[in-house]
Amino acid sequence: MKKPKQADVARLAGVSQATVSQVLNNTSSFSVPIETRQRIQDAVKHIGYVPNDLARSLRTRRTQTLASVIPDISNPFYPALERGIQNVADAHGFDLIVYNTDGALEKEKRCLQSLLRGRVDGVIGVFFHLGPQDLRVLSEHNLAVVILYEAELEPNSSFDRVFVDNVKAARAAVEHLLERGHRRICMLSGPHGTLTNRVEGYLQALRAHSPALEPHIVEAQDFTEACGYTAMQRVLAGAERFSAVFAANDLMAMGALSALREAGLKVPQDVALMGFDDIPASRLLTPALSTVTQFQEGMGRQAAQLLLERLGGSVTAAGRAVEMPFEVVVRDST
Amino acid sequence: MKKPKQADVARLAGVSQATVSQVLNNTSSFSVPIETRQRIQDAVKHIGYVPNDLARSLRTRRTQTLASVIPDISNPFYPALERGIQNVADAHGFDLIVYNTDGALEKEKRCLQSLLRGRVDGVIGVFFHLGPQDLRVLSEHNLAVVILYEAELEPNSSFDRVFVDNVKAARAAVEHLLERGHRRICMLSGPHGTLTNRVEGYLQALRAHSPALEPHIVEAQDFTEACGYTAMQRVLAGAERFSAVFAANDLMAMGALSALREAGLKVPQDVALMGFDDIPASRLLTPALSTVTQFQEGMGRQAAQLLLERLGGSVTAAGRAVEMPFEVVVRDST
DNA sequence: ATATGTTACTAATACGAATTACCAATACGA
DNA sequence: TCGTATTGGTAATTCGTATTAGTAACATAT
Repeated sequence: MKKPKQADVARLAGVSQATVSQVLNNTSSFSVPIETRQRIQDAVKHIGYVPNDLARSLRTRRTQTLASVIPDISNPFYPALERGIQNVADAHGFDLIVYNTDGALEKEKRCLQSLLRGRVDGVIGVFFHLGPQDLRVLSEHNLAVVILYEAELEPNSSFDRVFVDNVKAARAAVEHLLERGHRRICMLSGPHGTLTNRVEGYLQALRAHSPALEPHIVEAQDFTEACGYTAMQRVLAGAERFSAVFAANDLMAMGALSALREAGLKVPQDVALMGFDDIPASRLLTPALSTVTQFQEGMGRQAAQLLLERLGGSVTAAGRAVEMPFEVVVRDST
Repeated sequence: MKKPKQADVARLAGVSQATVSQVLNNTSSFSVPIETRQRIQDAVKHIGYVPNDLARSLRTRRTQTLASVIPDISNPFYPALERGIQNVADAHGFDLIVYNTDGALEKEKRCLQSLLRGRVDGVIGVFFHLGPQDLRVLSEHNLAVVILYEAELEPNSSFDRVFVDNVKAARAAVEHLLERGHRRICMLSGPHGTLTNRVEGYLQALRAHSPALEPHIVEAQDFTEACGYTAMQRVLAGAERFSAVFAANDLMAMGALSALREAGLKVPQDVALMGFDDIPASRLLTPALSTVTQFQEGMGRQAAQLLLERLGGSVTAAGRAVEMPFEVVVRDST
């Protein structure tokens, strides 16, 4: 009942284990006559031999496995990203291990430990707490690393980086609102200090349009629908007037939509609403939510591609940075 | 620059590699004085030793890795399921490899091959094409298997099964519509022959309520929003009247919603609409979609739990079957 | 007849850790 | 002083594959 190994195939085919390995991997430095090959193939079929990847990897130092580290696969932003990675990995015969960190420092650290244990050749990661310095240990263990990270890395950094310019993207979103004629645009930002680039984009757009425009920012506790709802209520309760709302992400925008509706305001007639991320639910909403897409699937593909290029050895230069496109998706809420 | 191994630790600590292994795994059959342990620990820290899981797994025949096989992580039904699996796996120190099959036979087969190569201890799978017979090879290779599969298995089957009774669930959904007073209930089913249990539940509910009720089923081409939209349009173009629609899944329901709205019909005032699956977007919709939840995360947890119990050796009996609960979620569309 | 290839392999080892069987040194009891 | 535990280890093997170095058997050229 034991799993057959190459040695078993060898015995049956009347050759040595070495020869079996050579033939199966098509890697023989010498010639093997077709009939011997056939005998080996037959033996493989006959006893149902399947190679053991662990042994193979131990020997070759290649696992044909990637890891992707994300905060939470059930956050609707990530499935498409993940799928993009999968697609490319799969096409190259790589397996994919997925880690969810919940954006918690502890879990990110544990994850880092796991990555060092030799099970994967490379990592694609979205880290909230760990920075490039913390991740350097990965490169030191010969792992290829691609991070989805907006800030610039040291020039000699060994990992690749994929990013979307959130300042530009947020700015474009707000400019869209300005084009629509809105002047009093309120922003629902995330918890203090997070995603400040989107806030910055918002500010830039306002300033660029006219110095007279007053920013109006309300911080939500978290990037959730519930917090978007509460934040919006706070705005509604306040004295400041507004004709448009720019939420730091789609979920918050959805919460805001509920709050606006409850307050008797119609979107987009009374208030325009803009989200960010283009999660799948956005286009299904009523009104369908205008937002900014980051082409998550493409981002995943690109990241995986960079990783595989590096693993393939075709690239040895220091870290590359690839800026990915975004696009303002105009739907019915603006 | 080479990764340190136990032998390196051993040299530094002045002991043998065997002793290092014993100490690090706390598995020594003999006593090791505290100071020797300390020396070893210090050496580990000093040279930054990290164990190599491949070597360890090769020797122990345990990979501490699970696989989950799903059609598509970017289908909103699956992320929560996946997360449930992850949570349990993670809590037990298991990694998770994810395979996406797109419900395609070819990919399911390739996936099966991968699973046999010794990289994982167990599998949780949702297969569209492969049946229990095809999967038996997994058990034969000593893999623990849990499938999310509704039909009964052979009594001596070696894998566990987790399922929701779709007949009952669909029936409950339709009964909800009946309770609301609807009598002319149209069902949007999937492509021919799929998810027939939901259709069956629909039929049962109607029959149980009154033999006079005529079923009204329209087949969509696929379980997508677009197909739901087209199917709904076909219903609207037809002569038959209806006051409620039961879609085979949420995405189709969303497509139907668009079609209804375009036809000038209000949901729920003119037509009640019911989905199935409770994907995240459902509650964000306007009107929020009534649907049936299968508690996907709980399902994932349960599946993982069964798998781990089996791997832990605490369970050796033949395949267990666990029926999971569902719940009709009444929101604003009915 | 000898040197030189060529063909078709095999033996041996490494990858890194776990595990089993064995052993030296000291202590202890009688 | 001998026999026997006890303490604290080590040497050697194994997991299944890839890989390198070597070689036997035969052919061909000179």
